[in-house]
Amino acid sequence: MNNKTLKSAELKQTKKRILILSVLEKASSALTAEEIAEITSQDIKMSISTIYRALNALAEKNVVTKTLYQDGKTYYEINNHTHKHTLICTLCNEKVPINTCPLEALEDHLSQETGYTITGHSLEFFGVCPKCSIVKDEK
Amino acid sequence: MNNKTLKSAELKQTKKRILILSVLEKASSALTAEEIAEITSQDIKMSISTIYRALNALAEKNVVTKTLYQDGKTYYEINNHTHKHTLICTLCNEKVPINTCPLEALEDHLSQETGYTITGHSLEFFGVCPKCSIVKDEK
DNA sequence: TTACTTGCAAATGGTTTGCAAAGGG
DNA sequence: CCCTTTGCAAACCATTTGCAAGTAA
Repeated sequence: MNNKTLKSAELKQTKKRILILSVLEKASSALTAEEIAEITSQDIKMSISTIYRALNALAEKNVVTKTLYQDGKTYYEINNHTHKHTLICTLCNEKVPINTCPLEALEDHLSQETGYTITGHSLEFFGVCPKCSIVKDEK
Repeated sequence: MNNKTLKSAELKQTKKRILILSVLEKASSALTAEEIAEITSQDIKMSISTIYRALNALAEKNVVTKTLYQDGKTYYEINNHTHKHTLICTLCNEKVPINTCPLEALEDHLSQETGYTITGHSLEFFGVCPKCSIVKDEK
């Protein structure tokens, strides 16, 4: 599938790009370039700038999405063209995917009110996961 | 008012901090440290690191909020303890404040489903403002 | 063959920090 | 007077870029 993806994105198929894509496909949440580097290092040695360049190329072709989180890092994930957001534990950094997005109705409303053509949004939730919540109480 | 704010935040009142606060109070949307530097430079010369330190101190005391936007810059605004989000034109960078936030219901739901204590969220909308939309069509 | 891809090291840009001097309570 | 705040320059950290060498089509 990755070779098709790369071909249709008009990008050359290289071992490294194929591997990066397969890592993103297996991931259950968005990953940083650094995390991808760590995972891929078991299979192929590649420079971090190669990873950034591959991810940027893929993001430009809309194969992956690119989002800057509040931790200052950019996260990448396969663009399945469905709306997804994430809930992040501010203590242990665990990430839970969220499948509903209640913002389309608001976007319509906003569009009418401001005259803007709304092209997208970014949304992140923060909280404390049950495990960290227990650890915290014990202190 | 700013002297009271600083006093209750247990921060020393200095000309620079008072000026930064007054700029934030007059602002109609969130500002970056750089923007604050530009505005304040007409009144007082101060180093950019002073601005960052003042903003961080104020953010720690919850006098201002601190949010990293998708443009990679951190924006600061007076924390009025009401929920606010922003709609940003991806072409001219104009920012429109949004007063409704439909996420509380979703947060309750999420909390039940995941066991997380939800402490907050960050949300940004992107679009093209009416003016830029016209310019774009003319091309 | 020819343009695209990669590695490396250096550059970038926003933000933070160490240290010594200045200033508020 | 003591502790906080400030200026300056250097450090930081994630990400990008220039250039020369390697590789897919």
